[in-house]
Amino acid sequence: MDPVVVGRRVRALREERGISLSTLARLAGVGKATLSGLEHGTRNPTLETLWAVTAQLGVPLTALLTEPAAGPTVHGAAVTATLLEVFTDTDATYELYRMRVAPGPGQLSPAHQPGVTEHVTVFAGVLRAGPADAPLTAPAGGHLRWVSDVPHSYTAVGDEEVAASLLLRYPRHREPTDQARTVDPTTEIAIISRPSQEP
Amino acid sequence: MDPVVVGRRVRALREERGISLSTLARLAGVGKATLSGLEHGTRNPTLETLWAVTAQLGVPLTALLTEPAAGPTVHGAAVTATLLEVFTDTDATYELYRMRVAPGPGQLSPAHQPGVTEHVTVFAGVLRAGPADAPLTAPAGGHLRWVSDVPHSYTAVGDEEVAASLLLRYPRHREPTDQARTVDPTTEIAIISRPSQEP
DNA sequence: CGCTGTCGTTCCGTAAACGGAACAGTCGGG
DNA sequence: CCCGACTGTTCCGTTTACGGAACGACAGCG
Repeated sequence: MDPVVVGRRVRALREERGISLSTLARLAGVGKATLSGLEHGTRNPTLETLWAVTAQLGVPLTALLTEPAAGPTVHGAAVTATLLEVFTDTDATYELYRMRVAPGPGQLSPAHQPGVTEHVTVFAGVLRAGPADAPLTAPAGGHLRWVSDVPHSYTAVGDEEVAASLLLRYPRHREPTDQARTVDPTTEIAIISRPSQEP
Repeated sequence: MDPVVVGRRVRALREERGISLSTLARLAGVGKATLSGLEHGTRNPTLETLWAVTAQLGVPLTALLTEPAAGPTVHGAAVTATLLEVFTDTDATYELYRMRVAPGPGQLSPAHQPGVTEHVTVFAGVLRAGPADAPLTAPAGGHLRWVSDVPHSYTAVGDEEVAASLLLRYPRHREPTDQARTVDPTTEIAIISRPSQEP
Protein backbone atom coordinates (compact mmCIF):
# COMPACT_ATOMS: atom_id res chain seq x y z
CA MET A 1 0.00 0.00 0.00
CA ASP A 2 1.24 3.34 -0.93
CA PRO A 3 1.29 5.94 1.83
CA VAL A 4 1.06 8.60 -0.87
CA VAL A 5 -2.36 7.28 -1.85
CA VAL A 6 -3.49 7.36 1.74
CA GLY A 7 -2.27 10.91 2.03
CA ARG A 8 -4.10 12.02 -1.09
CA ARG A 9 -7.32 10.58 0.22
CA VAL A 10 -6.94 12.29 3.55
CA ARG A 11 -6.34 15.60 1.87
CA ALA A 12 -9.28 15.08 -0.47
CA LEU A 13 -11.61 14.21 2.37
CA ARG A 14 -10.44 17.19 4.37
CA GLU A 15 -10.83 19.68 1.53
CA GLU A 16 -14.27 18.37 0.70
CA ARG A 17 -15.30 19.28 4.18
CA GLY A 18 -13.82 22.72 3.73
CA ILE A 19 -11.65 22.63 6.85
CA SER A 20 -8.03 23.62 7.00
CA LEU A 21 -5.08 21.46 7.88
CA SER A 22 -4.56 23.40 11.08
CA THR A 23 -8.16 22.97 12.14
CA LEU A 24 -8.25 19.27 11.42
CA ALA A 25 -5.00 18.78 13.29
CA ARG A 26 -6.40 20.60 16.30
CA LEU A 27 -9.70 18.71 16.20
CA ALA A 28 -7.99 15.36 15.81
CA GLY A 29 -5.49 16.15 18.52
CA VAL A 30 -2.44 15.59 16.34
CA GLY A 31 0.37 17.93 15.41
CA LYS A 32 0.22 19.92 12.26
CA ALA A 33 3.53 18.48 11.24
CA THR A 34 2.09 15.01 11.61
CA LEU A 35 -0.93 15.78 9.48
CA SER A 36 1.13 17.58 6.87
CA GLY A 37 3.52 14.68 6.57
CA LEU A 38 0.65 12.25 6.48
CA GLU A 39 -1.04 14.04 3.61
CA HIS A 40 2.21 14.17 1.68
CA GLY A 41 2.94 10.52 2.30
CA THR A 42 6.34 11.39 3.73
CA ARG A 43 5.51 9.73 7.02
CA ASN A 44 4.65 6.26 8.08
CA PRO A 45 1.64 6.99 10.23
CA THR A 46 0.73 5.20 13.38
CA LEU A 47 -2.57 3.44 13.80
CA GLU A 48 -3.41 5.88 16.55
CA THR A 49 -2.81 8.81 14.25
CA LEU A 50 -4.90 7.36 11.46
CA TRP A 51 -7.70 6.60 13.84
CA ALA A 52 -7.74 10.11 15.28
CA VAL A 53 -7.83 11.71 11.83
CA THR A 54 -10.43 9.44 10.27
CA ALA A 55 -12.65 9.73 13.33
CA GLN A 56 -12.72 13.49 12.87
CA LEU A 57 -13.39 13.11 9.17
CA GLY A 58 -16.27 10.81 9.97
CA VAL A 59 -15.10 8.02 7.70
CA PRO A 60 -13.99 4.51 8.55
CA LEU A 61 -10.37 3.56 8.30
CA THR A 62 -11.40 1.41 5.38
CA ALA A 63 -12.02 4.54 3.34
CA LEU A 64 -8.29 5.19 3.30
CA LEU A 65 -7.11 1.64 2.81
CA THR A 66 -9.75 0.35 0.40
CA GLU A 67 -7.35 -1.43 -1.88
CA PRO A 68 -9.13 -4.79 -1.80
CA ALA A 69 -12.53 -5.46 -3.28
CA ALA A 70 -14.87 -5.25 -0.34
CA GLY A 71 -17.55 -7.49 -1.68
CA PRO A 72 -18.00 -10.12 -4.34
CA THR A 73 -17.27 -8.60 -7.71
CA VAL A 74 -18.31 -9.81 -11.13
CA HIS A 75 -16.77 -8.93 -14.40
CA GLY A 76 -18.85 -8.98 -17.55
CA ALA A 77 -18.01 -7.94 -21.07
CA ALA A 78 -18.34 -4.26 -20.24
CA VAL A 79 -19.89 -4.18 -16.77
CA THR A 80 -18.08 -4.68 -13.49
CA ALA A 81 -20.40 -4.80 -10.50
CA THR A 82 -19.62 -5.02 -6.80
CA LEU A 83 -22.32 -6.06 -4.38
CA LEU A 84 -22.55 -3.59 -1.53
CA GLU A 85 -25.59 -4.76 0.34
CA VAL A 86 -28.49 -7.19 0.17
CA PHE A 87 -31.53 -6.69 2.31
CA THR A 88 -35.10 -7.86 2.33
CA ASP A 89 -38.18 -5.83 2.98
CA THR A 90 -41.74 -6.86 3.60
CA ASP A 91 -42.58 -6.91 -0.08
CA ALA A 92 -39.31 -7.06 -1.94
CA THR A 93 -35.64 -7.98 -1.87
CA TYR A 94 -33.09 -5.34 -2.80
CA GLU A 95 -29.53 -5.62 -3.99
CA LEU A 96 -27.34 -2.58 -4.10
CA TYR A 97 -24.35 -2.63 -6.43
CA ARG A 98 -21.62 -0.30 -7.42
CA MET A 99 -21.25 -0.57 -11.15
CA ARG A 100 -18.63 0.40 -13.67
CA VAL A 101 -19.19 0.28 -17.40
CA ALA A 102 -16.12 0.33 -19.61
CA PRO A 103 -16.30 2.35 -22.82
CA GLY A 104 -16.82 0.31 -25.97
CA PRO A 105 -19.47 -1.97 -27.37
CA GLY A 106 -21.50 -2.39 -24.21
CA GLN A 107 -23.21 -5.44 -22.81
CA LEU A 108 -26.57 -7.17 -23.08
CA SER A 109 -28.17 -8.87 -20.10
CA PRO A 110 -31.06 -11.31 -20.25
CA ALA A 111 -34.50 -10.68 -18.83
CA HIS A 112 -35.14 -11.02 -15.13
CA GLN A 113 -38.25 -12.38 -13.57
CA PRO A 114 -41.48 -10.38 -13.98
CA GLY A 115 -41.75 -7.31 -11.81
CA VAL A 116 -38.01 -6.85 -11.26
CA THR A 117 -36.98 -3.22 -11.60
CA GLU A 118 -33.56 -1.63 -11.89
CA HIS A 119 -32.62 1.79 -10.59
CA VAL A 120 -29.37 3.38 -11.69
CA THR A 121 -27.74 6.57 -10.46
CA VAL A 122 -24.89 7.74 -12.65
CA PHE A 123 -21.85 9.21 -10.89
CA ALA A 124 -19.50 9.85 -13.79
CA GLY A 125 -19.64 9.45 -17.53
CA VAL A 126 -22.73 9.04 -19.66
CA LEU A 127 -24.70 5.80 -19.50
CA ARG A 128 -27.20 4.41 -21.95
CA ALA A 129 -29.09 1.56 -20.39
CA GLY A 130 -32.53 0.02 -20.18
CA PRO A 131 -34.68 -2.30 -22.30
CA ALA A 132 -32.73 -3.43 -25.32
CA ASP A 133 -35.30 -2.07 -27.74
CA ALA A 134 -35.70 1.28 -25.98
CA PRO A 135 -32.65 2.22 -23.90
CA LEU A 136 -32.49 5.41 -21.87
CA THR A 137 -29.58 7.83 -21.47
CA ALA A 138 -28.37 9.68 -18.41
CA PRO A 139 -25.33 11.91 -17.80
CA ALA A 140 -23.42 12.20 -14.53
CA GLY A 141 -25.92 12.92 -11.79
CA GLY A 142 -28.77 11.41 -13.77
CA HIS A 143 -31.02 8.57 -12.83
CA LEU A 144 -32.55 5.73 -14.82
CA ARG A 145 -35.27 3.25 -13.93
CA TRP A 146 -36.86 0.48 -15.94
CA VAL A 147 -38.66 -2.81 -15.58
CA SER A 148 -36.09 -5.44 -16.41
CA ASP A 149 -38.29 -8.39 -17.28
CA VAL A 150 -37.01 -7.98 -20.82
CA PRO A 151 -33.46 -8.17 -22.16
CA HIS A 152 -31.65 -4.97 -21.31
CA SER A 153 -28.35 -3.35 -22.19
CA TYR A 154 -25.63 -1.25 -20.56
CA THR A 155 -23.46 0.97 -22.74
CA ALA A 156 -21.01 3.73 -21.91
CA VAL A 157 -21.51 6.71 -24.19
CA GLY A 158 -18.25 8.32 -25.20
CA ASP A 159 -14.75 7.36 -24.13
CA GLU A 160 -15.19 7.85 -20.41
CA GLU A 161 -15.80 4.94 -18.09
CA VAL A 162 -19.17 5.11 -16.40
CA ALA A 163 -19.48 4.83 -12.63
CA ALA A 164 -22.93 4.29 -11.20
CA SER A 165 -24.91 2.67 -8.43
CA LEU A 166 -27.33 -0.06 -9.41
CA LEU A 167 -30.29 -1.06 -7.31
CA LEU A 168 -32.11 -4.27 -8.20
CA ARG A 169 -35.57 -4.74 -6.73
CA TYR A 170 -37.03 -8.23 -6.68
CA PRO A 171 -40.70 -8.12 -5.73
CA ARG A 172 -41.67 -10.84 -3.32
CA HIS A 173 -44.04 -13.07 -5.19
CA ARG A 174 -43.67 -16.61 -3.98
CA GLU A 175 -41.57 -18.42 -6.51
CA PRO A 176 -42.21 -22.18 -6.23
CA THR A 177 -39.00 -23.00 -8.02
CA ASP A 178 -37.36 -26.07 -6.56
CA GLN A 179 -34.03 -24.50 -7.23
CA ALA A 180 -34.35 -22.79 -3.87
CA ARG A 181 -34.04 -19.18 -4.86
CA THR A 182 -31.67 -18.26 -2.11
CA VAL A 183 -30.23 -14.87 -1.43
CA ASP A 184 -26.84 -16.18 -2.34
CA PRO A 185 -24.96 -13.23 -3.85
CA THR A 186 -23.11 -15.34 -6.37
CA THR A 187 -26.23 -16.57 -8.09
CA GLU A 188 -27.70 -13.09 -8.17
CA ILE A 189 -24.58 -11.66 -9.65
CA ALA A 190 -24.52 -14.36 -12.23
CA ILE A 191 -27.85 -13.12 -13.47
CA ILE A 192 -26.43 -9.70 -14.08
CA SER A 193 -23.37 -10.48 -16.05
CA ARG A 194 -24.02 -13.85 -17.53
CA PRO A 195 -26.97 -15.35 -19.37
CA SER A 196 -28.75 -17.88 -17.25
CA GLN A 197 -31.15 -20.53 -18.36
CA GLU A 198 -34.68 -19.37 -18.76
CA PRO A 199 -37.07 -21.67 -16.93
CA MET B 1 -10.33 1.72 17.98
CA ASP B 2 -8.70 -0.60 20.34
CA PRO B 3 -5.22 -1.86 19.50
CA VAL B 4 -5.89 -4.88 21.68
CA VAL B 5 -8.65 -5.96 19.29
CA VAL B 6 -6.30 -5.62 16.35
CA GLY B 7 -3.73 -7.68 18.19
CA ARG B 8 -6.20 -10.45 18.97
CA ARG B 9 -7.18 -10.64 15.33
CA VAL B 10 -3.59 -10.87 14.21
CA ARG B 11 -2.90 -13.64 16.64
CA ALA B 12 -6.07 -15.46 15.63
CA LEU B 13 -5.21 -15.21 11.96
CA ARG B 14 -1.69 -16.38 12.59
CA GLU B 15 -2.75 -19.37 14.68
CA GLU B 16 -5.37 -20.32 12.12
CA ARG B 17 -2.55 -20.72 9.66
CA GLY B 18 -0.54 -22.72 12.15
CA ILE B 19 2.61 -20.66 11.88
CA SER B 20 4.63 -19.42 14.79
CA LEU B 21 5.26 -15.87 15.80
CA SER B 22 8.91 -16.21 14.93
CA THR B 23 8.31 -17.42 11.42
CA LEU B 24 5.64 -14.84 10.71
CA ALA B 25 7.98 -12.13 11.92
CA ARG B 26 10.70 -13.46 9.68
CA LEU B 27 8.40 -13.77 6.66
CA ALA B 28 6.95 -10.33 7.15
CA GLY B 29 10.37 -8.84 7.68
CA VAL B 30 9.56 -7.36 11.07
CA GLY B 31 11.16 -7.95 14.41
CA LYS B 32 9.79 -10.54 16.77
CA ALA B 33 9.51 -7.89 19.42
CA THR B 34 7.39 -5.82 17.08
CA LEU B 35 5.04 -8.67 16.31
CA SER B 36 4.79 -9.73 19.92
CA GLY B 37 3.92 -6.23 21.03
CA LEU B 38 1.48 -5.90 18.17
CA GLU B 39 -0.39 -9.05 19.13
CA HIS B 40 -0.55 -7.93 22.75
CA GLY B 41 -1.75 -4.49 21.84
CA THR B 42 1.08 -2.93 23.82
CA ARG B 43 2.35 -1.13 20.77
CA ASN B 44 0.95 1.44 18.45
CA PRO B 45 1.81 -0.14 15.14
CA THR B 46 2.85 1.72 12.06
CA LEU B 47 0.97 1.43 8.81
CA GLU B 48 4.06 -0.12 7.28
CA THR B 49 4.18 -2.79 9.96
CA LEU B 50 0.50 -3.61 9.61
CA TRP B 51 0.85 -3.83 5.87
CA ALA B 52 3.82 -6.18 6.07
CA VAL B 53 2.05 -8.50 8.50
CA THR B 54 -1.32 -8.58 6.75
CA ALA B 55 0.34 -9.14 3.41
CA GLN B 56 1.99 -12.26 4.76
CA LEU B 57 -1.25 -13.40 6.33
CA GLY B 58 -2.94 -12.94 2.99
CA VAL B 59 -5.69 -10.73 4.30
CA PRO B 60 -6.52 -7.11 3.52
CA LEU B 61 -5.88 -4.47 6.11
CA THR B 62 -9.58 -4.03 6.51
CA ALA B 63 -9.75 -7.49 8.04
CA LEU B 64 -8.04 -6.05 11.08
CA LEU B 65 -9.60 -2.63 11.14
CA THR B 66 -13.12 -3.17 9.99
CA GLU B 67 -15.64 -2.65 12.70
CA PRO B 68 -17.65 -5.67 13.69
CA ALA B 69 -20.80 -5.86 11.60
CA ALA B 70 -20.93 -2.40 10.07
CA GLY B 71 -19.41 0.96 9.40
CA PRO B 72 -20.07 4.09 11.37
CA THR B 73 -23.67 5.05 11.76
CA VAL B 74 -24.90 8.59 12.06
CA HIS B 75 -27.90 9.05 14.27
CA GLY B 76 -30.04 12.13 13.94
CA ALA B 77 -33.43 13.11 15.20
CA ALA B 78 -35.21 11.12 12.50
CA VAL B 79 -32.45 9.90 10.19
CA THR B 80 -30.14 6.96 10.80
CA ALA B 81 -27.48 6.58 8.15
CA THR B 82 -24.73 3.96 7.87
CA LEU B 83 -21.80 4.57 5.62
CA LEU B 84 -21.42 1.76 3.11
CA GLU B 85 -18.57 2.94 0.94
CA VAL B 86 -16.37 5.90 0.15
CA PHE B 87 -14.69 6.07 -3.19
CA THR B 88 -12.95 8.76 -5.13
CA ASP B 89 -13.17 9.45 -8.81
CA THR B 90 -11.37 11.85 -11.07
CA ASP B 91 -13.99 14.54 -10.59
CA ALA B 92 -15.39 13.94 -7.14
CA THR B 93 -15.55 11.87 -4.00
CA TYR B 94 -18.67 9.88 -3.23
CA GLU B 95 -20.06 8.65 0.03
CA LEU B 96 -22.76 6.03 -0.21
CA TYR B 97 -25.08 5.64 2.76
CA ARG B 98 -27.93 3.40 3.64
CA MET B 99 -30.53 5.63 5.23
CA ARG B 100 -33.58 5.09 7.39
CA VAL B 101 -36.01 7.85 8.24
CA ALA B 102 -38.32 7.26 11.17
CA PRO B 103 -41.93 8.44 10.86
CA GLY B 104 -42.90 11.61 12.68
CA PRO B 105 -41.32 15.04 12.64
CA GLY B 106 -38.50 15.22 10.14
CA GLN B 107 -34.97 16.40 10.45
CA LEU B 108 -33.14 19.45 9.17
CA SER B 109 -29.52 19.20 8.10
CA PRO B 110 -27.19 22.17 7.64
CA ALA B 111 -25.81 23.19 4.28
CA HIS B 112 -22.82 21.45 2.78
CA GLN B 113 -20.05 22.97 0.72
CA PRO B 114 -21.02 24.55 -2.61
CA GLY B 115 -21.48 22.03 -5.38
CA VAL B 116 -22.26 19.08 -3.14
CA THR B 117 -25.21 17.10 -4.44
CA GLU B 118 -27.34 14.42 -2.82
CA HIS B 119 -28.98 11.54 -4.65
CA VAL B 120 -31.60 9.46 -2.91
CA THR B 121 -33.26 6.26 -4.10
CA VAL B 122 -36.27 5.29 -2.00
CA PHE B 123 -36.69 1.60 -1.27
CA ALA B 124 -39.73 1.62 1.00
CA GLY B 125 -42.11 4.23 2.36
CA VAL B 126 -42.59 7.74 1.08
CA LEU B 127 -39.84 10.30 1.55
CA ARG B 128 -40.04 14.06 1.39
CA ALA B 129 -36.56 15.54 1.24
CA GLY B 130 -34.57 18.28 -0.39
CA PRO B 131 -33.92 21.99 0.14
CA ALA B 132 -35.74 23.13 3.24
CA ASP B 133 -37.74 25.73 1.34
CA ALA B 134 -38.67 23.42 -1.56
CA PRO B 135 -38.60 19.75 -0.59
CA LEU B 136 -39.36 16.99 -3.06
CA THR B 137 -41.42 13.84 -2.55
CA ALA B 138 -40.79 10.32 -3.79
CA PRO B 139 -42.57 7.02 -3.12
CA ALA B 140 -40.91 3.62 -3.02
CA GLY B 141 -38.87 3.20 -6.16
CA GLY B 142 -38.58 6.92 -6.68
CA HIS B 143 -35.50 9.02 -6.88
CA LEU B 144 -34.62 12.49 -5.60
CA ARG B 145 -31.71 14.77 -6.35
CA TRP B 146 -30.80 18.23 -5.14
CA VAL B 147 -27.87 20.52 -4.53
CA SER B 148 -27.27 20.52 -0.81
CA ASP B 149 -25.40 23.75 -0.36
CA VAL B 150 -28.46 24.99 1.50
CA PRO B 151 -30.15 23.62 4.61
CA HIS B 152 -32.17 20.56 3.66
CA SER B 153 -34.72 18.33 5.32
CA TYR B 154 -35.68 14.66 5.50
CA THR B 155 -39.20 13.66 6.43
CA ALA B 156 -41.04 10.36 6.29
CA VAL B 157 -44.54 10.80 4.87
CA GLY B 158 -47.09 8.63 6.61
CA ASP B 159 -46.52 6.11 9.37
CA GLU B 160 -44.11 3.85 7.53
CA GLU B 161 -40.41 4.04 8.10
CA VAL B 162 -38.52 5.09 5.00
CA ALA B 163 -35.60 3.04 3.71
CA ALA B 164 -33.40 4.60 1.07
CA SER B 165 -29.90 4.86 -0.28
CA LEU B 166 -28.20 8.23 -0.04
CA LEU B 167 -25.35 9.23 -2.26
CA LEU B 168 -23.32 12.32 -1.37
CA ARG B 169 -21.20 13.73 -4.15
CA TYR B 170 -18.39 16.09 -3.20
CA PRO B 171 -16.97 17.67 -6.33
CA ARG B 172 -13.25 18.15 -6.33
CA HIS B 173 -12.39 21.58 -5.09
CA ARG B 174 -11.26 23.90 -7.85
CA GLU B 175 -11.09 27.56 -7.01
CA PRO B 176 -13.21 29.66 -9.36
CA THR B 177 -11.08 30.47 -12.34
CA ASP B 178 -14.07 31.66 -14.32
CA GLN B 179 -12.13 32.09 -17.53
CA ALA B 180 -11.13 28.43 -17.42
CA ARG B 181 -14.62 27.26 -16.53
CA THR B 182 -15.12 24.14 -18.55
CA VAL B 183 -18.22 22.07 -19.04
CA ASP B 184 -18.38 20.49 -15.64
CA PRO B 185 -21.22 18.00 -15.12
CA THR B 186 -21.71 19.48 -11.68
CA THR B 187 -22.61 22.80 -13.21
CA GLU B 188 -25.47 21.30 -15.09
CA ILE B 189 -26.92 19.75 -11.99
CA ALA B 190 -26.55 23.00 -10.13
CA ILE B 191 -28.47 24.85 -12.79
CA ILE B 192 -31.25 22.34 -12.81
CA SER B 193 -31.86 22.33 -9.15
CA ARG B 194 -30.68 25.66 -7.89
CA PRO B 195 -28.50 28.37 -9.37
CA SER B 196 -25.70 28.47 -6.83
CA GLN B 197 -23.61 31.57 -7.31
CA GLU B 198 -20.46 32.80 -5.68
CA PRO B 199 -21.13 35.17 -2.78
C1' DC C 1 2.46 50.94 5.55
C1' DG C 2 2.20 47.81 9.64
C1' DC C 3 -0.75 44.79 12.33
C1' DT C 4 -3.15 40.51 12.86
C1' DG C 5 -4.92 36.30 11.74
C1' DT C 6 -4.66 32.00 9.29
C1' DC C 7 -2.75 29.18 5.86
C1' DG C 8 0.63 25.01 5.19
C1' DT C 9 5.53 23.71 5.63
C1' DT C 10 9.82 22.92 8.09
C1' DC C 11 12.88 22.53 12.11
C1' DC C 12 13.84 20.13 16.39
C1' DG C 13 13.83 17.75 20.99
C1' DT C 14 11.40 13.96 22.86
C1' DA C 15 8.91 9.85 23.12
C1' DA C 16 8.25 5.50 21.22
C1' DA C 17 8.18 1.98 17.52
C1' DC C 18 11.55 -0.49 15.36
C1' DG C 19 14.95 -4.81 14.60
C1' DG C 20 18.44 -7.70 16.78
C1' DA C 21 20.00 -10.22 20.62
C1' DA C 22 19.43 -12.49 24.90
C1' DC C 23 16.14 -14.66 27.80
C1' DA C 24 13.27 -18.65 29.99
C1' DG C 25 10.30 -22.56 28.74
C1' DT C 26 9.00 -26.76 26.02
C1' DC C 27 9.35 -30.66 23.08
C1' DG C 28 11.75 -34.72 20.79
C1' DG C 29 15.88 -37.45 19.85
C1' DG C 30 20.33 -39.34 20.91
C1' DC D 1 20.24 -36.90 31.11
C1' DC D 2 22.10 -33.44 27.64
C1' DC D 3 21.49 -31.37 23.50
C1' DG D 4 19.55 -28.75 19.74
C1' DA D 5 15.66 -26.57 17.78
C1' DC D 6 11.96 -24.43 18.68
C1' DT D 7 8.28 -21.56 21.14
C1' DG D 8 7.13 -16.51 22.80
C1' DT D 9 8.72 -12.64 25.84
C1' DT D 10 11.87 -9.05 27.37
C1' DC D 11 15.92 -6.02 27.13
C1' DC D 12 18.43 -2.53 24.50
C1' DG D 13 20.50 0.60 21.03
C1' DT D 14 18.93 2.75 16.83
C1' DT D 15 15.62 4.80 14.02
C1' DT D 16 11.76 7.59 13.41
C1' DA D 17 7.05 9.33 14.18
C1' DC D 18 5.39 12.45 17.32
C1' DG D 19 3.77 17.47 18.94
C1' DG D 20 5.25 22.25 19.67
C1' DA D 21 7.46 26.18 17.89
C1' DA D 22 9.19 28.90 14.31
C1' DC D 23 8.90 29.99 9.56
C1' DG D 24 7.39 32.39 5.08
C1' DA D 25 3.23 33.33 2.36
C1' DC D 26 -1.10 35.29 1.90
C1' DA D 27 -5.47 38.05 2.98
C1' DG D 28 -8.24 41.44 5.46
C1' DC D 29 -8.21 45.76 7.87
C1' DG D 30 -7.01 50.38 9.86
